[in-house]
Amino acid sequence: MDRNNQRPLTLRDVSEASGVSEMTVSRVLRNKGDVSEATRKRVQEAAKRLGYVPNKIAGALASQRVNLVAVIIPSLGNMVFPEVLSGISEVLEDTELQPVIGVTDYMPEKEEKVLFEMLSWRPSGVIIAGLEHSEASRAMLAQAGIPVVEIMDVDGDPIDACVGISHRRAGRKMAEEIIAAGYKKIGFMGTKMPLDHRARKRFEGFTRTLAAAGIEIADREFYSGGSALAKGREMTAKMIERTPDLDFLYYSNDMIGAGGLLYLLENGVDVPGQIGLAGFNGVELLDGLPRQLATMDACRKEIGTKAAQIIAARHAGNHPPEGDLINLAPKLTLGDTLRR
Amino acid sequence: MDRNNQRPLTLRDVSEASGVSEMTVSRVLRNKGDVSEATRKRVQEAAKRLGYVPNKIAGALASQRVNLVAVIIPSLGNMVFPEVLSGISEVLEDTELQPVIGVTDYMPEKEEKVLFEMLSWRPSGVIIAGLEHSEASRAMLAQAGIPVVEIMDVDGDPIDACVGISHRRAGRKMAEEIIAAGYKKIGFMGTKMPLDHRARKRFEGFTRTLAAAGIEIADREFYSGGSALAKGREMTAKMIERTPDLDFLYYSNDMIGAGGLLYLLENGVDVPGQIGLAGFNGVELLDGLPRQLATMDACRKEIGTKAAQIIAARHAGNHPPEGDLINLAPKLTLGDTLRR
DNA sequence: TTGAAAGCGCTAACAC
DNA sequence: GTGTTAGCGCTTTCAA
Repeated sequence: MDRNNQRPLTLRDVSEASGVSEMTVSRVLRNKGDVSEATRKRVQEAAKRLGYVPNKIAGALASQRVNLVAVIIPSLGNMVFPEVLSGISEVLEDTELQPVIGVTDYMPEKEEKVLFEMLSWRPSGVIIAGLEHSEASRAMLAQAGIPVVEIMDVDGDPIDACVGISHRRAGRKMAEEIIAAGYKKIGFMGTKMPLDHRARKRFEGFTRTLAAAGIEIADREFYSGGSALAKGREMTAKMIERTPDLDFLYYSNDMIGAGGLLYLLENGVDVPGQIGLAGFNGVELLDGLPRQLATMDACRKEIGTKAAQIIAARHAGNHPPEGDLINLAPKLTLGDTLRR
Repeated sequence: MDRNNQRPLTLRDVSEASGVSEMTVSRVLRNKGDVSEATRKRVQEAAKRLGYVPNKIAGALASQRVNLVAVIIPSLGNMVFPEVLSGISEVLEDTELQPVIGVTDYMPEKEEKVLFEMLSWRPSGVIIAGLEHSEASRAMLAQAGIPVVEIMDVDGDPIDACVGISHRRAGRKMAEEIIAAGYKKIGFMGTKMPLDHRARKRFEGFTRTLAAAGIEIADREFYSGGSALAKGREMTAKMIERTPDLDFLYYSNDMIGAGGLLYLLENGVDVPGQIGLAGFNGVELLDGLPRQLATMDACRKEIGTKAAQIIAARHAGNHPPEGDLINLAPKLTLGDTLRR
């Protein structure tokens, strides 16, 4: 603690300080193999006194084992992903594995780059959002020789394992609910979708189901960037002015839905009598709104835990029939914004 | 791309496939040193065809350089930290450095553990939230021999560099504003604070300034966990029932402030005439609220960029007089909830 | 229970 | 411009 050393300490330093061979020091520090209580004490003391921090780089190279799990997600600002991450962390905390986060900003090229970087650290597994990846990314994942779990979505072709919900089905379910409630003039608001495959799939499931019932989306509006709450407000204002006879608004996420809800309530619109509303995600935030927005839970935490469990199981040698696919059922919450 | 290889490819494989020495292959792949255009082409082709992903573990061990920056923050669910991270990422993207995120959940023991783990990968620098760390953590940071930037807060004793705002001053400034506006019966709501030093410091700065003006906090309430928006609602309801003559509510973060605002507006309270409100953080979310909540910007993004710049500069060999301390000035936004 | 030797996959440093 | 040699700091393996 008092050495002004530039060079980080090595096993050798601890070995010399304790008068025990490097090998034995290594064994003590890893709790591996039998070491007498006496030497163990001496080594631990020396290590602590010197402030030795093992070099995982060297350890990983020598042992050919890296206890990292690459977790690749589109964004941290979305609230959805931190929840997935917390599910992952919770599970991995009980193992020797550690998550490492990479962010793609919804850009395939960046995903490819991040993936390459992470794979070059030879992680023990990969958890990656979505089923849509560049050819190169898919190839890397397939070649890596490690468990790969694609999460959030199940509508597509997994490389290996997969945990998520069907967003098409989610869109369909919500449409069915809306139709059953008797709404007819429906508007849609969401993100510009080329970026967001899951939002697109929900939209597809939604519109197709309406179409099958002879209903066509009466108006639509897309945004990108900015405060989602404010965008929800703006888009809603614009849309009900443009299409005043709408009786339902479906938002592709709860945040813009909340913005719309606040706007409508302020303007004295009867929700859900005059206009019904629904969002998507089931974010915690909704609990504090004046009305409970109808929404559909995306099973974020569960996706995280299940994905991590798959990685952990494979890592421990359990090879549950490779290619596990877990299709979770999103839970619908009617709240107070969808009349029954 | 078609080999069903268990063993990951090595430089040697690329070397053999291209008929070029490992050393030259390495040079090509790193763009280091002079290589003829012809061999460069051959090597790149071979590498791509095989799907070679370099092994950074080995590279780092050999070169003694790891281009990772450990970023240690309390939480990802807070919105504040993702913004700091995006500032960091933006700056590091133009360098060879890469951020790696560690989360402490506001727990000193976990911070210590995460720090130890990260340091064992021998990163090129550390960015860590807060100035309060365990003895062991401080020792590790001091010993590591790499640039360390403590962020968010400047009220304390930095180990090395430091970028943040003074939370005491932030609390003081808000108190001054409130006093100047003529409010007298002031309530405070916030997180349970043993965990959150910055919230505590704001509270201290706030109460001391009030005290100096002969005002004492009339009521207070603390929460932990749950939806902050909902908590803001609940606490506000409880507090104004308990202490009906309050004329100002200071919230330790914008989210609970937003909950309080929504509650008061719903209940027909005149804001800011009857009761004034203020939060802290300047989160984007506020833009979508019915009223603009008075708040103070925590300079989150700027903290991220400045911290990353310090690391990047040091990494590049520029040693700006060690121990740089950047004290940013939080910007006050009066909004519509603090009468003038 | 402990130690010595070999080598993980790469790169620095030096030949050629 | 290209190749050779010797490690980086550990762990694996085998011997004592």
